[in-house]
Amino acid sequence: MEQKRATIGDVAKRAGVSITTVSRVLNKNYPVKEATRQKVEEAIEILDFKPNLLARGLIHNRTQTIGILTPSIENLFFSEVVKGIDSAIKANGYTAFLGNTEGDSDQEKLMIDNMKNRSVDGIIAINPRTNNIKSGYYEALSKQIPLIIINGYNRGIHCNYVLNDGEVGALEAFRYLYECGHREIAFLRGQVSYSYDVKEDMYKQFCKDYHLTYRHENILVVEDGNGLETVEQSKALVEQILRKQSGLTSLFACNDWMAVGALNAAKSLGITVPDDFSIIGFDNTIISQITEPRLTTVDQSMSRLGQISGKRICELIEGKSSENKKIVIETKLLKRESVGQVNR
Amino acid sequence: MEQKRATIGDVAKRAGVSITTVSRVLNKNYPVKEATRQKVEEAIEILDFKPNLLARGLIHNRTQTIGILTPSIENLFFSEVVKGIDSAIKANGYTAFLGNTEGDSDQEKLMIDNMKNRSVDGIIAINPRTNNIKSGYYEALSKQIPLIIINGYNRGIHCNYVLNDGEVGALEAFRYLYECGHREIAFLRGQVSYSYDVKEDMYKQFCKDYHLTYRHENILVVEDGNGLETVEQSKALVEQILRKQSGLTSLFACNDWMAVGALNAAKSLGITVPDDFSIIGFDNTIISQITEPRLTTVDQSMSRLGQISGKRICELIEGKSSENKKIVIETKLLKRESVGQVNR
DNA sequence: TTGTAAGCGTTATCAG
DNA sequence: CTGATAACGCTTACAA
Repeated sequence: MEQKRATIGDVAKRAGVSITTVSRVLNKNYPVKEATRQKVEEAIEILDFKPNLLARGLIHNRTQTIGILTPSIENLFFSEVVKGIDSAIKANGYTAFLGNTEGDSDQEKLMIDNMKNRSVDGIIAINPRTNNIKSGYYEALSKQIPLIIINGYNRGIHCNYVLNDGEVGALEAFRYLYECGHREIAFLRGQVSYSYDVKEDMYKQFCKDYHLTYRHENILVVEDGNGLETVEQSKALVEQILRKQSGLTSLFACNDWMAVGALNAAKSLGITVPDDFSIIGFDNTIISQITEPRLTTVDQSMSRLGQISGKRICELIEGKSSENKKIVIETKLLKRESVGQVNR
Repeated sequence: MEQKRATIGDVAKRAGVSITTVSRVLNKNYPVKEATRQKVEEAIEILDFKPNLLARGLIHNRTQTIGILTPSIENLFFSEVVKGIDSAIKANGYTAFLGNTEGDSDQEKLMIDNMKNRSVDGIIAINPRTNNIKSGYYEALSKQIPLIIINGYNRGIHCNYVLNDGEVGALEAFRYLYECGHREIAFLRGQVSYSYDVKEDMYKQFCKDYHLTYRHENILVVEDGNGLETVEQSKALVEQILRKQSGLTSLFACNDWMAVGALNAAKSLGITVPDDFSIIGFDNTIISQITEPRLTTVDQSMSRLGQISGKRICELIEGKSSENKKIVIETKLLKRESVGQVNR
């Protein structure tokens, strides 16, 4: 195998010039006589020469490479974000290294080390573990290498953040339920993530502001919020509460998977959505559009989230921007069919 | 920013030994006196030294890196495969480069060039364009670098293939419909992909073997089989045919998205699935489990597909295997609720 | 306009 | 057991 690639030296020999000259026609950074350029380009063509990016990277300490960390790529939410990042950085000539962390904070650090050792030019961490943010790990990291945190945030920790306005999005959702007459709203979340915390805070706030009694038993927590099991787990939890809590008229889910689980729970109990029970999701992943009834949900425009992050990391790398920024992207409530008026 | 990383030279200086010695304790490939090892390790610790993988790669021409090409990462099918690959190669110490090709055959080549320039040790192409296979492009590539093609195949083209037994899977599905009494079966596919072709061939074969009249108008082709629009397009096509073709009792879809589109079409026309119309999908992506009714579909165990490919590419790289192989993974028909008996 | 030589951070070869 | 030194493929002063 491996009939080895031509090097710049081979080209130089073939064209009868020095290595330097070849480098110059390659990079177009110094004048070269038209005739020699022709010769060199010919040789490049014939030998099918392509510069070795490793060697270049070694010199410049720039690899045109960006590391992306995700808790689980097989989750629609994350993969759409990754897609957005990829398209944005590709436009700037970068290629992505991918790392699945399984939502484990140690793996997260390990993968980051790995990326640093590979001399990536920047790192984007999607939904990183909050403890790594709080501990200052990311803040320290961001002093070594351009870094962006997507959907994670901690006040007082200085980093570059790009996130959805989960607070506003959630609040809008709660208000909408309220307007539809709902007064008993369950809250369904995953165990650990900044984004869940934010929404739960808003939920409490909302209860207070709207003079609703906050009931601890209305907070439902699924173990894993991103894996494929989320739907099943959510279904089980919601079935359970629907059986005993007869006063409940609606539910807010922190993501669409959970909402689907809730939907299925209602179905299996013969409860009609939205007539007897209302459900609101979050994320506007494609599944929210294909359920029956289609889910009312909050659009996060994941791919835009990714694109903005991708663009921003390139700016950071190229030094076009230096201070830390917190970019908040607006969400939008999409009213579809899973929420209805309370009938009294 | 960029307070620069310690190099092996810094470690050597600090430990008072030569660079060579440091390299030796790093790689444990030559004996080093216990005392010196201690000194060196101490220095490594203090300086937080991590070897530069670029430099290593330059020497060994091995980067512990694998390039993955996918038509679109935000598609559940592909992202599950990627996940499988990632977990398998990670176990062998490799990291993944990711490239989205948008299903475009030129982009595919471009991305592959990019990966080669980055000295990846191997390449895995998921659902690559058939024309690139047929043209011999991939066969030539596989002589230069370890390569695996997932879900693509061309008889006479020598490459390493890993694929699902779409033929058997599809046949099993057709037979099942037949057993349930269906005699008028529509076939829904995407425009261009090896996997669609295989299934359509089986469909024709099936019609012949079971003495069903093959009707050209029963072949439905959506433009894009993998994008987010697939569901909508499928819905439109199926609505159309259901309106005019009253004899139709069932439909086979080449993937679950298309099946969902079909499901929605039936719903919008007030046709009950499976009582009045049966639908069968393919892939067993998570959505097939959350539709109502749940989709009868063919399980491809995507993540296993990825894992096997990941393992195999590592073998190829490490020279444990050399000849080309075609690994075929069995599929399994999952009977759920979207297919029913024909009522006469 | 072109070439020589040093250097990026490692590992491998060859002496000691 | 240890240390110079060349080499990997490329870029970039510095010279010519």
